[in-house]
Amino acid sequence: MPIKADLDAIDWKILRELQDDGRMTNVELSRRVGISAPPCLRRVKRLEDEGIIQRYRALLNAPALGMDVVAFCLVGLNRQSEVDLKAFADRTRNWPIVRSAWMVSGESDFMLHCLAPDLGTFQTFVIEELTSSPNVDTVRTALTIRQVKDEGLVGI
Amino acid sequence: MPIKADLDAIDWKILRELQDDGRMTNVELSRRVGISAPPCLRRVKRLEDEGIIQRYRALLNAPALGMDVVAFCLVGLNRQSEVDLKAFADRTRNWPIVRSAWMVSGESDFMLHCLAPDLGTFQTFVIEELTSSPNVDTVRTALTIRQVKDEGLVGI
DNA sequence: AGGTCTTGCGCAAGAATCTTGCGCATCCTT
DNA sequence: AAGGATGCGCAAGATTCTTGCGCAAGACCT
Repeated sequence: MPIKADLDAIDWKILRELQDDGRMTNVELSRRVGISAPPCLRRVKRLEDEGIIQRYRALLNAPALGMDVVAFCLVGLNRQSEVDLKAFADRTRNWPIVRSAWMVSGESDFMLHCLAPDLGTFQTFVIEELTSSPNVDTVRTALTIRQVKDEGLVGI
Repeated sequence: MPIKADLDAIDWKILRELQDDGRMTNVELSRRVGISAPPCLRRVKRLEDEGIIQRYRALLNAPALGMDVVAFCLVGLNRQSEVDLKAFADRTRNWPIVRSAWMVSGESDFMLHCLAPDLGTFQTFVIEELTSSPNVDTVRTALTIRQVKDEGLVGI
C-alpha cells in the first residue's frame, strides 16, 4: 500500500489533465505539461503502477441511455456487527440499481448511489428489495433534481 | 439534446468496455467487441458526438494523495426559491472540499460529496463554512468508512 | 574539491495504432 | 427486382507508442 506519494509539479499537472481527459494522447499530454513524450509516458506509467491512478473510465450520459432517475439512499441497519455489515455490503453488489455504495458512520450505516430508468422502477426497488431486506431498519431517499458540481478528485 | 439513443449489442459492449478501461486502445476494443478497428472507432466517435460518452476521466487514489476523509453532507436550506437554490449551488462550486454536488428533493435540498485531507479540515469546513453559510438551516454529515461498490453507469 | 552515483531528460528508430477513403455485402424500401 | 441506405473490412499513409541509449544536473561520500 502506497506511502503518501511524493509528486512534483509536473506529476500534479499530469493528474489534472488526465482527470479532465483520460483519453488524451501521450504526445498531447507531454506538450501540455511541458516535457517530451517519453519521460511523460514514464511518469504516467509510474503513477499507474503506484496505484495513484487507479483506472480510466468513460463517463456516460444517463438520461440518453434511458436512466432518468438518480437518487441516494441512506440505509440504517438493526444490527451493525461486522458480519451484518458485510452481508449488506454484499447485497448492494447484486443490485444493479445501486451503482456505488459506501459504509458510513453517523445516523445511517450505508449510503447508496442509485440509478433507475424511471420512478416506478426505483420505488419498487426501495419497497420490495431494500426496505424488505433482512436487517434493514430505516431507509431515507433523496431524489436528485440535477447535478450542480462534478469534479474529479484533485482540485482545480 | 439526445433522444434516447438506439444502441445495438456492440454499442453496449463498447460502453461497458470503455467504462471498465477508458484508455483501452481502439485495436484492443475492436477485438473485444468482435469487429475490426475502423468501424469500432467510428462507433466510438459517434457515441462521443451524440453525447452518450460524455468524457473520459482518470480515477485517482485519494488516500495516496493525502486525502483521507471522504464524507457526504445533506444540507437543508431555510428558503428554497430558485434564487436561493442557485446561490447555494454556486457556492458549492467554490468550495474545493466539495467534489460533487446534487440538488435533491426530500428532507434535504443538497447532497455534497466531500473530500478532505484529514478530519480536522473537514470539521472546520462544516462548521466555519457550511453551517455558517447564509440560508443554511440543517447539515447532516456521514463520514465514509469505506467504499463497498463502485460501478460505472451501465450494468455489468 | 573532486569523483561517483543517482535521477530524469531528450533523441532516435522500430513497432503499434490511428485515421481515412474505398469497395462490397446485406437489408430495407419501393 | 431494382435502388438506396447502412455498416463492415481492407489497405495505406500519418500519427503515436515504446524502448534503448547518451547526456546533463544534482546528491553524496571521501
